[in-house]
Amino acid sequence: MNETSRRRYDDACATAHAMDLIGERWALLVIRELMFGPKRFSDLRADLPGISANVLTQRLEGLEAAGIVARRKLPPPTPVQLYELTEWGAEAEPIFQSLGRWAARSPLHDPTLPFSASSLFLSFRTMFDPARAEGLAASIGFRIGKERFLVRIEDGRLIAERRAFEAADAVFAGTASAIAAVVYGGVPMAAITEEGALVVEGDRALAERFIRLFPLPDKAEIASTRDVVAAEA
Amino acid sequence: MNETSRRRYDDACATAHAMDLIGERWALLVIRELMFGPKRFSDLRADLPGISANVLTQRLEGLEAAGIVARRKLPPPTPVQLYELTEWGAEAEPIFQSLGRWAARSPLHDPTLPFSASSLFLSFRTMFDPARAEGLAASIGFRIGKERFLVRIEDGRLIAERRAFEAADAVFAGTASAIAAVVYGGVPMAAITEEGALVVEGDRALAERFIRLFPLPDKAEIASTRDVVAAEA
DNA sequence: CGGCATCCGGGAAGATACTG
DNA sequence: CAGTATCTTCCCGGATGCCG
Repeated sequence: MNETSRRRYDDACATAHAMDLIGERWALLVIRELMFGPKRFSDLRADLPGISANVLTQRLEGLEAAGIVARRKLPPPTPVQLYELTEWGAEAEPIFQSLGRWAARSPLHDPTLPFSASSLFLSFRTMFDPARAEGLAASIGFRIGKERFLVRIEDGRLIAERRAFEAADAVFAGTASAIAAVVYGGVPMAAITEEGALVVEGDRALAERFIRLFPLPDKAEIASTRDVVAAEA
Repeated sequence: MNETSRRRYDDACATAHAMDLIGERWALLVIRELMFGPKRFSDLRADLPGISANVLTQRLEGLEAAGIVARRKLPPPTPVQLYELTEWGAEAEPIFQSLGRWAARSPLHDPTLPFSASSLFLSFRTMFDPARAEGLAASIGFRIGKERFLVRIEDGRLIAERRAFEAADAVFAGTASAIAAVVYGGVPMAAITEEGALVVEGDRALAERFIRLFPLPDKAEIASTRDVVAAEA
């Protein structure tokens, strides 16, 4: 597994080089999971269902060698190993915006699959429509498992951070999938809260407005469904 | 081979879905080569050095099944098979912009590798700096192998198309790599033209100005030390 | 428990040869 | 020209186990 034997595009195009850097399987999703701050190995494993420890180790090594991820060890009281994005690694966010905006139009996209917290808040940044937030100033808290996120909306801008919060105008508590279901799936909030999969605290009218701030683009048309079926054979 | 057996991320995140669609090896570069219009199978092979015929076949099938690429057969006089992007496929261009802008900062990026014509003109769209084109109106022709491209600059905008042209204020003739060397490599135009790898016709002063319209971002630092506060739970 | 090495099976990618 | 067919190589995914 030496460096020279690795499969690469011999192409000066920066896009091809980007695929050399982050085109391997899971690499981009590892970066996604680090977009809101450092995590440890086991957090990454838990947030990326399906990745094997083996592959995660390889991806972290590769991303570190490329200068995208850095590893940091906390001082001896709790010698925890953390992985975090470098400054340049964090600048990859526009890649998620463009990929997400484009793929949201895919006819094959299945939004009922599991959703990670990082995906959810990245998608908020991507799909936020300032026009729908006209005149709105609010802070919305989120409790997703053990993680806490705070979304602030001010001056037609949205700031989403992973951080603890004391007070918020409204709070959502539940899985990322449940929140995605009401924001993107068109599922009425009452239907989810009655199931107990989602709890909404505080200003419920604000929560209702919040979940409508993220319109999805229309699906792309499929020229012919025959081609899709035929290619699966 | 049914659809369920294919390696996919079971993730509702649109970015993960994007990687399901275009994350396989070569897929994004196939799309890149189609960004300026239809091509045939052998054109794609020639413009993607290193891809094998069977992989190209698989990628085209997959991209067609996903609704990104369409195949079209010209009428019987010359029954040529063409591949082209669908409308939605063409909307992938912002992905190239964000990937290219980001990867151009990579310390590992090697711009001396071969460059395809499509890469070059996509990079022009990506790196064009309107401020440097202040008050400039010009059309620049390109002869790269058998291909012809025309770049027009008007009102601080750049339009790059693959098309024949009759008259242009200046014309570059040579390989895409030679043009990239003067635009991005900082190689003096005279050095390349003397080698015969590049011929510049028409308004030479305009050509000299043109090649300075595409500034590259600074390289990212190999940051060994970063001050980051400890992560919360 | 966290992180990493090792082994194995399956499948995707790469190279070459061949065909309508 | 536009792909198949075949074979090899190597990556991915899962399991196990080592070591601090």
